[in-house]
Amino acid sequence: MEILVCADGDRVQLCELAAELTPETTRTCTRSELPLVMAEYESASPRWVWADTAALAPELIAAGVRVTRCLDLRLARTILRHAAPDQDWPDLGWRTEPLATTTPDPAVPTLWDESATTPPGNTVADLVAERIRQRDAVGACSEPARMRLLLAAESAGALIAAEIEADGLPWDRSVHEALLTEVLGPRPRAGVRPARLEGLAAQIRKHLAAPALNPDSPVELLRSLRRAGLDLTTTSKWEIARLDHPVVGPLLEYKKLARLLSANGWAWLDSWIHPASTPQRRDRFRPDYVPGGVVTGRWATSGGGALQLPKQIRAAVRADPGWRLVVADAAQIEPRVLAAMSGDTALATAGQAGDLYVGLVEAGIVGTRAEAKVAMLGALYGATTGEAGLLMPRLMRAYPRATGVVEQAARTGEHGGTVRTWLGRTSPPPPPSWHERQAAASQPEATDAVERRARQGARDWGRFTRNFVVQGTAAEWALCWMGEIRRRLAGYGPLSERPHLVFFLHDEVIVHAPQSHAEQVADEIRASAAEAGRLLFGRTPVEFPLDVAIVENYAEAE
DNA sequence: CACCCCCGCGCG
DNA sequence: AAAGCGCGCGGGGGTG
Repeated sequence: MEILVCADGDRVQLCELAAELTPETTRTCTRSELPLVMAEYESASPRWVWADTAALAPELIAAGVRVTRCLDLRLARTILRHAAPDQDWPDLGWRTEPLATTTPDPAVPTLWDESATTPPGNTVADLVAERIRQRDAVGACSEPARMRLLLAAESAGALIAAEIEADGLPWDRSVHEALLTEVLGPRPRAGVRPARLEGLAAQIRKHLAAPALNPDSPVELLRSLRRAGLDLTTTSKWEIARLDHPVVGPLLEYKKLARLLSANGWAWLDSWIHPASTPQRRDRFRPDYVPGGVVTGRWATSGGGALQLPKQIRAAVRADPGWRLVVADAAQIEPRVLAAMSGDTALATAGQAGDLYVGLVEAGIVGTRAEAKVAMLGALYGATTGEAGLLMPRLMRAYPRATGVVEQAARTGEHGGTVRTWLGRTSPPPPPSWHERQAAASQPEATDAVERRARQGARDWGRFTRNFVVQGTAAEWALCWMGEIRRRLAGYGPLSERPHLVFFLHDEVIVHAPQSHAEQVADEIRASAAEAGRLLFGRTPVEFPLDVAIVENYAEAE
């Protein structure tokens, strides 16, 4: 059963859809009544169909309602529009941009007020029409069943993102603050450098004989470094690390600490760490995930930087007392996904050693694990030079099917074509400027420089499409993995004692679980990985092993 | 002051 | 200048 939810201001309409998507009974309630009304229906596990999970789920979750499944028409539309660009997709006025980082002040009028108060595509009839349009678009896909799985997984992801934001990642503020004070010195007044940074800045100025230098300014820093006789073109740390000069040590240290201060310092703590709801719990970091925010299907974030949480501060991620963090990451997910989608049994076999890179060494393809990794990443990213470029031919000889898939994707992209992930997410076409550049190169009067730029542009786009098929399919696997984890954990009793997802990082999850359930949860996560493989690829020799750690704080999981 | 781009670096 | 993909974020520095 599907139930459409159409929210317009304070009025909500619920409409059951029959098998052929014909609207049947419609029920109206207020927004505040919605969670209770939905809870009534939820025992029958309907599929809730709505325009935008992110707009509706937070208030449902706050009211204690966690639905089993939904279809997010906005996310589905984005995928289907690219899959079926020739179909008619009338403008519904739906946001395609990520949510704003901060809640806008309603007193301040904005350009979007008009569209925000009267969304044009948000009547029951609009939603029903869109649901039918999407069903037809799915039917026209070359692999409708895969597309249906993708839309279900994407929608489950939207629910998970909303739940993670509501539940939050348990955070120990005092651990974080102690770490900041230890390496930076005591918290200074706003706008003042912490003592340790100021000390390093003084050393840098002395070594470079530049008394007024602001080391935060790359322009000033580069000028001072060059004036000191150092041959540099940028101030990046890998270039500085090569120099032989007394300034190197303090400068690299300064950069590291300045980064910590600006990205995850006291200001970040103040704006992103929310106080505990009860004394028995820790504080919470509430990441603002944006499902489908990356073209490949990966999640993005909007504020908070959850996808860049540095290893340096992971000790501050601490389970509540009596609870544990079950940290799981998928080992070499991209090559494994490539093995599965290409049907490369030789690569699948290499992955059965546990560590796929070790498997490559044991198969005699390369000499060391490090070489295996460089070669494989080179194949996935399109390396042409350096060590990866040299190792590539061996990989292509050993795994022609797997490498053939990414090579073919690259050729398609170089010619301006689009490629698809395993479940059917389509890459964006190159922009008009790309075509203009190609066209310019085919003119008879085209100069060498014009031709070179066109060739460069073609190769660049080829590397993008090459990586798209693998990164995108890995993202699909991860969505299915998480969806399955969520489904299994839903049976673990009342919300307050239930293990729940608290973090996601492309190929890694953290589940916050009562200590007594941690081992069992680890098993559920492993079983979910295997299930994700089956959901996507059916029977496949490819294994999807995980590294799982049950820890008190995230840093222990390394 | 708001806005935008670049740089550099964090993550996978 | 990270050889080779995808991102977000903060600070500097320029522009209107």
